[in-house]
Amino acid sequence: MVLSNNDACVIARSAEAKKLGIKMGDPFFKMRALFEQHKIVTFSSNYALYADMSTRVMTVLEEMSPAVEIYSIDEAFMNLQGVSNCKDLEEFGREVRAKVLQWTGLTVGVGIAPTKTLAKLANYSAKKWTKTGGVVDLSLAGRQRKLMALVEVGEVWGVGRRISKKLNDMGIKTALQLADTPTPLIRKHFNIVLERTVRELRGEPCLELEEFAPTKQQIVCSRSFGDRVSEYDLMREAICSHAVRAAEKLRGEHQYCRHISAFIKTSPFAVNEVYYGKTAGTKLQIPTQDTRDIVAAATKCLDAIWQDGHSFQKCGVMLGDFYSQGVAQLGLFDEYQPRSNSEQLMAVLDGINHSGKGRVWFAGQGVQKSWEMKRQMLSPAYTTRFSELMRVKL
DNA sequence: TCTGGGGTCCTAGGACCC
DNA sequence: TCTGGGGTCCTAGGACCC
Repeated sequence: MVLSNNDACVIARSAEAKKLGIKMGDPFFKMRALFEQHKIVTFSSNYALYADMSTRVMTVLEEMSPAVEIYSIDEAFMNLQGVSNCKDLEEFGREVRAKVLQWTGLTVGVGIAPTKTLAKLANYSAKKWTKTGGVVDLSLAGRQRKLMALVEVGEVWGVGRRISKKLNDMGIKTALQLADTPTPLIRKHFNIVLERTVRELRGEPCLELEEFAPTKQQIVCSRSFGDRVSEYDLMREAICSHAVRAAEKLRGEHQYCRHISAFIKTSPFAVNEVYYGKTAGTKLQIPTQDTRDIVAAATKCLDAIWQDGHSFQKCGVMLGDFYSQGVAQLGLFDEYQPRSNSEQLMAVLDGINHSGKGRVWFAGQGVQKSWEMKRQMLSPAYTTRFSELMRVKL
């Protein structure tokens, strides 16, 4: 099993763990006994490893199809237009699976269909029914309907807990029933998003393949603390560190931001204390990508919401209102002194930090970082750190 | 003792513009 | 006595995704 950050919740389970009734999102501490009893092996999240393996898998997919949309760290959509002229699609699916397995050692499921929503459904069934061999082709309408009749409506992509409940109350229990619901009725009780889902289930494409990731609208850096934080100085270090990371991400996107906010919160689960959670935001005169501006704004926001006497569980920094250049229309009477060499300084900073030879940081980030998250069962960075390469004995 | 992190889209309502 | 028509932008809240 794999745990979320801070070794807090279950986020990935093997088939054996699922059989024991362990659910996605279950808090780890509540189940220690069960874990020990069944000798379940657990790992802290290791995103450096997952991201690297993800890139390898995506590279294989990109080699096999002219257009690939990387949808998440472990999912992608491939455009198979034209492939069906050359070969059977199910056979193609098996080739994808075999090549990914051979080149990365990872097992993937393949779902094939005329729309993204149906392809997700095909993928779901490829995973659920092992006798499919991990590949399901839903090109034919007859097969689509046969499968949809077996699938609960809540399994459909875009149908979450709330909508699922509302649909059930209306008597719509299966994916097929949803597909057969007239769109005006859907529009009356829901919105355009669900209407698209319904149309997609009928085989009418409403969602395009997004080959190139659109530019971000928001950047969030936040973490729960390993131990609760009640001192201002520690909180300031954490806010400062998140601000620094957020600024790095912003420059990675080649963007400038005007809106910066910070939030702090106590645990929503603590029973014997009053919940305290607040956000403060600020808008700069000129868009920036300079860590110094972002740190200054974030700490100013923190000062506006800080309160002594709480045991804080989490904090974060958010960036928004992006521009592709660091310019904006000033007011006629605004006085503004631009920083000189800001871009160059940030480029040097990022250059050093990406070089692998060392890091420079801002004093405000602190040194001890006693507030950092827990990762007590971390797997080695097998593929991204020489000292942790896997050793094989011959 | 202990409950993740990072995103998107849509809608409604209010403020404001000409 | 009577008070239009057509827009934009912003924000908050609700839903969803992995």
